[in-house]
Amino acid sequence: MSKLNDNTLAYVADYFKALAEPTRLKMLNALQDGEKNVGQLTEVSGCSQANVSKHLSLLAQYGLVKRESRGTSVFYSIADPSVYKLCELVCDQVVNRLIQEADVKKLFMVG
Amino acid sequence: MSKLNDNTLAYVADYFKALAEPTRLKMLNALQDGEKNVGQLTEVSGCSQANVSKHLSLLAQYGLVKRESRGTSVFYSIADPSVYKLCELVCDQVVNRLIQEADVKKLFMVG
DNA sequence: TGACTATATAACTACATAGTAATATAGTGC
DNA sequence: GCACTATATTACTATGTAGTTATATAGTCA
Repeated sequence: MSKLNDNTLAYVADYFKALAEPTRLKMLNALQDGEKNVGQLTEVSGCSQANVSKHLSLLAQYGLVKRESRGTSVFYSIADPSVYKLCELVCDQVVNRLIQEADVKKLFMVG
Repeated sequence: MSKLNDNTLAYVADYFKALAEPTRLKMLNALQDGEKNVGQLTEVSGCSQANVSKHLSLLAQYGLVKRESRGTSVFYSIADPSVYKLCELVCDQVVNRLIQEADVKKLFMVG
C-alpha cells in the first residue's frame, strides 16, 4: 500500500464509500444467497423503489454488483464474492471492539 | 454476515466510512512504518493541522488508531494491523477493475 | 395500439462532513 | 508567573448524498 498515489487512494476511498452505507450493506447481504431483482431487494431493504434503484446503480458503478435484465425485471448479483471477506474482517473488528468496551464497562461496574 | 441486525450493520458501515476518505487512508498508510505525531502526519498528509486533528480523532473514535501523548506531542499508531488486509483486498479489487477497463478500452481501440 | 408492471431518473429537501480560520488547551522551560 | 510549542476545538462554509415524490422509460400481454 505504500506506493499508492493520490489517484489510487481516491479509488480505494470510493470503494470503501460504496460499502459505508447500512442500506447498501443490507442489499449486499441479501445477495449472498444468489441474484435478486429490484423488487425483491426493495422488499428486503425496506426502502422505496427509487432509493433502492439509486443504491444499486452506485454499487454497479463501483463494480460491486452485476446487472442483468430479463423480461421486465432487472436482476442484480455480486460481482466479486471477495467483498464478503471485507465484511467479515470488519465484523470481527467491530465485534472485538464491542467486547472490549463491554469488558471495560464491567470493570468499572465492579470497581 | 447473514445474521447481522440493523444496529451491527450501522457499526460496520461506520467502520467503512472511516476508511472512505483519501486523507485518512493516506494517514493510515503513513502509520504503516510505526507511530507518528500530529506534526508528522500533518506534513505527510499535506492538510492543515486542524483538519488532521479532526481526522485523527475520528479514526481513534472508530478504534482504528491508538493515541498516546508524550511531552507536548501526541503520537498515533495503528490499533489493529488487520486494517491493512482490508486495504489490500480493496486495492486488488480496484486494480483488477482498472485492468479490466483497460482491456475493454484496448478491445475497442483495436476493433 | 393501449393497459399494466418493473425499473430508472429528475428535482428537490435535509443532513452529514471535509476543509478553513481563529481560538482554546496543555505541556515545557525560562 | 510568562513565552513558546503542539494539539484540540469551535464556528463557519461548501459540497456530497440519502431519501422522497413525481415522472419517464421499457418490456409484456391483451
